[in-house]
Amino acid sequence: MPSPSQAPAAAHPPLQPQPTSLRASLHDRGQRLTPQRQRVLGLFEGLGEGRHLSAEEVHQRLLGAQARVSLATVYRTLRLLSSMGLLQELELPEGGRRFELAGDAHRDHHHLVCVRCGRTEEFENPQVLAAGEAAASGHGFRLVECVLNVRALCPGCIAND
Amino acid sequence: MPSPSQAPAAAHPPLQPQPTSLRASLHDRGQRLTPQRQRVLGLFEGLGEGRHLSAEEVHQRLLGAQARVSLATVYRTLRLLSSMGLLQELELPEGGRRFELAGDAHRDHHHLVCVRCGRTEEFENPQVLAAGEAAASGHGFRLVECVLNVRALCPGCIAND
DNA sequence: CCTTCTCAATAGGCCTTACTCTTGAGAAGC
DNA sequence: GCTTCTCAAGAGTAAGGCCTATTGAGAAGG
Repeated sequence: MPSPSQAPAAAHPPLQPQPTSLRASLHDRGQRLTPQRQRVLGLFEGLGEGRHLSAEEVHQRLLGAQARVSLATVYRTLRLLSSMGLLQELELPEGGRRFELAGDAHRDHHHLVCVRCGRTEEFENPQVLAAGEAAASGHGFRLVECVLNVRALCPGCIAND
Repeated sequence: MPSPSQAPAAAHPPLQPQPTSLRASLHDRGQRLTPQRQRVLGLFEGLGEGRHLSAEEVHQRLLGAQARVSLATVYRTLRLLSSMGLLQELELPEGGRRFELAGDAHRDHHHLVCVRCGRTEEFENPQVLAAGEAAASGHGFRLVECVLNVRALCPGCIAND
């Protein structure tokens, strides 16, 4: 068995959990998480800042990435993700319709969680994003998003200690 | 319905996912993840550095935290967690047996994951730990561990882009 | 040309069932 | 006194069934 930390040569690339929890968003609408939907969204997440793609481009890139997704599904998925607010539709005057990732806002969005009672606080910290950028570029990666999970004891549980 | 981000008044405190994935470790041994096991391990994680507890102390603290766990289960669980290497047994000359969290080593242990192909790299960065400490103390929390997940595109996928 | 629709085949995921690991209480061991 | 054992009740979770959302291929619409 090959090392689980390495990329497979080809075939079906493994899928990663989505940041916004695509799973949950779909679930709320009574819809299902499928490999195709994950791949389309993942494709946009992997793009550099502000880049947009047409349906045909999405289709071609997925085929190039060894992910067999039909064109009809690409169109359906783009429409779905747009209606969910995850993608934004652009109407370029010259070309046709294009899509880009919506809400590229909080790329560093962190959590402080009490290990005892579960209380959760959120915070932001640009230094964390900087550390993420450093680690990414240090390994030749291009950063998409970074999330810091701080496990801790909250004031109430410390008092109760 | 109360805010999900706040600690419940009492009763059964919610449980958090374990860092080392207690779930997986148990599963490999054909054993199950139970609230009692999570609570005992969580109790040790919430302790300050190098602190140790006797079985009776564990029992009392759990009762104090509104977690009804029988003494027999405390003993069984301490033995189990020790055999799994998550706790370490101390034989103090004066008192009786005591336990402490083993491998308090990597409290800042981070991941770089390719959103396209799933390739994963690990790295460490003391600045992240510092940011975690800052966030924790800023909110009155006491840090236990912090994990940074950097979602990115790996060199191979960038080339294939 | 670009996009949506049709429809049979596929598969995500909820639910139920069953198995056996765990727990709680108290007795027993050391 | 501290720790482990006994055993019936309880609960985690793997497996299988089922329902229906989703997909792929190609035709149809604009």
